[in-house]
Amino acid sequence: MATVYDVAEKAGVSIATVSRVFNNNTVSQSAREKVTAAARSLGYTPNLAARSLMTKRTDTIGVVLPDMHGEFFSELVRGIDAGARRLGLHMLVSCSHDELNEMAAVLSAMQGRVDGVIIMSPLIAIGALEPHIPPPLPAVIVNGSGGRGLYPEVNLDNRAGARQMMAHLLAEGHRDICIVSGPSDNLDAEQRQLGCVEAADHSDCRLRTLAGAFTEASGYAAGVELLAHKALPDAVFALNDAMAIGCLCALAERGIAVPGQVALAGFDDIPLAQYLRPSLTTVHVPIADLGSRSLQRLLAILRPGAGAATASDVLVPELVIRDSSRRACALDLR
Amino acid sequence: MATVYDVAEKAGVSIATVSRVFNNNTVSQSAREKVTAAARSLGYTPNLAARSLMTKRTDTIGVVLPDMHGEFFSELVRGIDAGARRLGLHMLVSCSHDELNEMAAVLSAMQGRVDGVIIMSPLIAIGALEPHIPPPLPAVIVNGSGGRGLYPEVNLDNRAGARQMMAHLLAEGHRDICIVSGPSDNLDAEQRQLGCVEAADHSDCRLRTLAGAFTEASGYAAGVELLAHKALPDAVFALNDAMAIGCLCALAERGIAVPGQVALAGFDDIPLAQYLRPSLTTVHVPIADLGSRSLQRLLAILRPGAGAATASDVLVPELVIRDSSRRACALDLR
DNA sequence: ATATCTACTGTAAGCGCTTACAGCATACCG
DNA sequence: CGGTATGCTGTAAGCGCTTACAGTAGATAT
Repeated sequence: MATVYDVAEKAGVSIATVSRVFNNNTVSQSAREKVTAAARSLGYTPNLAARSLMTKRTDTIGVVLPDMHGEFFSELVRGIDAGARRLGLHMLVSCSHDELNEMAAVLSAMQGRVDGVIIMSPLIAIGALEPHIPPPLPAVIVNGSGGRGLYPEVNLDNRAGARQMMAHLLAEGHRDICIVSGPSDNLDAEQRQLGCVEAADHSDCRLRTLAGAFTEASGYAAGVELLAHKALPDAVFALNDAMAIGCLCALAERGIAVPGQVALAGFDDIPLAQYLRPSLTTVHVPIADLGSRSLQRLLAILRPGAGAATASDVLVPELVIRDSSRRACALDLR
Repeated sequence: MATVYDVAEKAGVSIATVSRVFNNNTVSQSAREKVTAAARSLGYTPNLAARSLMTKRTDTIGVVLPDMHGEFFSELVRGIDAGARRLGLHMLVSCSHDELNEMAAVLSAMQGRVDGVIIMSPLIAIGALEPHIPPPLPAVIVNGSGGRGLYPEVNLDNRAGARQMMAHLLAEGHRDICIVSGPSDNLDAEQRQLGCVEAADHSDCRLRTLAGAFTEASGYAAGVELLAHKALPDAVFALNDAMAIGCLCALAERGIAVPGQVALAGFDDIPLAQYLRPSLTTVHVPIADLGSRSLQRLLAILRPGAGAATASDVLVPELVIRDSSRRACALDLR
């Protein structure tokens, strides 16, 4: 590989001039031309390790994710990537870490490779994680509440989303509602459930809970269990779309009409929610926004004064009403 | 940040000894203990930029992906990540590159940050891309055929998958089959279509084609168009699951029974394919395997002799027969 | 006793780059 | 015309690390 020395020699200038050309510093037009020509002919690319040894910057940000299937992960990364590329930043991604020790290991391995990290941790309470974030490493927590305020957070208001959905179901006249919960240690699931309970407490509604795990299979199982009971609820609110789909499948297999006999709702608004039969009422989560927002937040730390900090760190999801929750009479007319 | 000098001083040894401790070289037990103690108390972490300046390694691999929604992306990355972590490698990910110039830019920006790259390029013919891969950069192409053999490739046998599905549909007695194609410039789509045509040519089957774009919406549109025709086909084979779902939605809205009046099949076997009503017959694509296989392949270049090269670079997808394609009489009995 | 080997350790030379500093024109001021 | 600001360039130091090489000390062989 060619170095500054090679380019300098070929261009008939000093290495400082070569460096300046590649860092947009003040260089005469003629020198700039000679250097770029020499660099091109030698196939020169600056050695980034050497550069960051000097500059202490890597122009790379780390993204630490839990082990995640499905679209959530891709969307989030897309949201981050879009912003990162515009700013000339790279993205070091690590996933598969539901566990505190693994997370700590990943974080310390990222140390020195990245200028900052975005950490998503729906399973691990941030309070427990914070001590494992190497102190000099700027970090932003996304979608994981419960920190001690040491790091900026970007959160989704899961609770508000769940309350909205409950309000909708109640407005539709449902008074016996069954929620299919998420994994017990998942913070999103916890918040969503909390929102449900809050909404139910302020109403004359009966709320039951069936255990779920955010997977299609667990939603299916919940649906089966539901049918084993004597009385069907008026509505089923699965705390994510994957479970709603599994549940819908179980109900359909047993010939239960949705929303005719039971209304159904999900959470997340995955792209195909609208293509289910019946189309799925759900709560829209702006995942990519969550990603880009957290990047903005991180940037505010890395390059102070560069861009105005965003107004809010809490994204409020939006209720999306489709067929699966409509009253029986309102449907089936087409 | 502490350096080797600080640690060396505190431990009462030379910097060489400190370095050796962190590189698992031959050091006496007592020296090792002194160094680790000093390092811990100073919070020392080796500076990776300096290290790679010496070693010429970054212990990072690049992953260049097209802009992709949905699960495909996450699965692939998961497949790569799993292997990478085990080997202590990091993953620099870049997505959103449907365009040749962008791809070239990303590739050259990765130069020096990674030891090698895995490139996925279903849109851009590899032949066109190859000249843009910086020569010293080891690369593996995944799921993009048409290279000149300059780089190892890991491919999915889309054609065989499509042929299998056609054989199945023919065996079920369907003779008027409509395929919903993918984007015209997508290589996967092209291969799948080719497989269909091949299979049809060897049979007495009538094959029609409707244009699609690998999205739910385009599948829906195709379904609507289908219904505008006088005669429904016996079967619809959407070249990916997302379109199959959209199509199913359109058919269901118009009261067409699937598989009663029309059989339906997809391609990809996304996780929820089995939870649709009817469950979707499709072709299973081992996406994570595609990822881990390509990593193995890259490693065979980076660390010659470390692990045996894998036997094959072509993964054959597997037919998954579910309800959506069964003959009418075989269904609806539960 | 000297010679040879082994096991460890230290010295010092870079890896390729950025940048403070100084130098040297040229242009401008009074 | 001397003095000074201005614009560009070169020299050289050093970022934090790995590693070739040489050196030391003890163990074993002759």
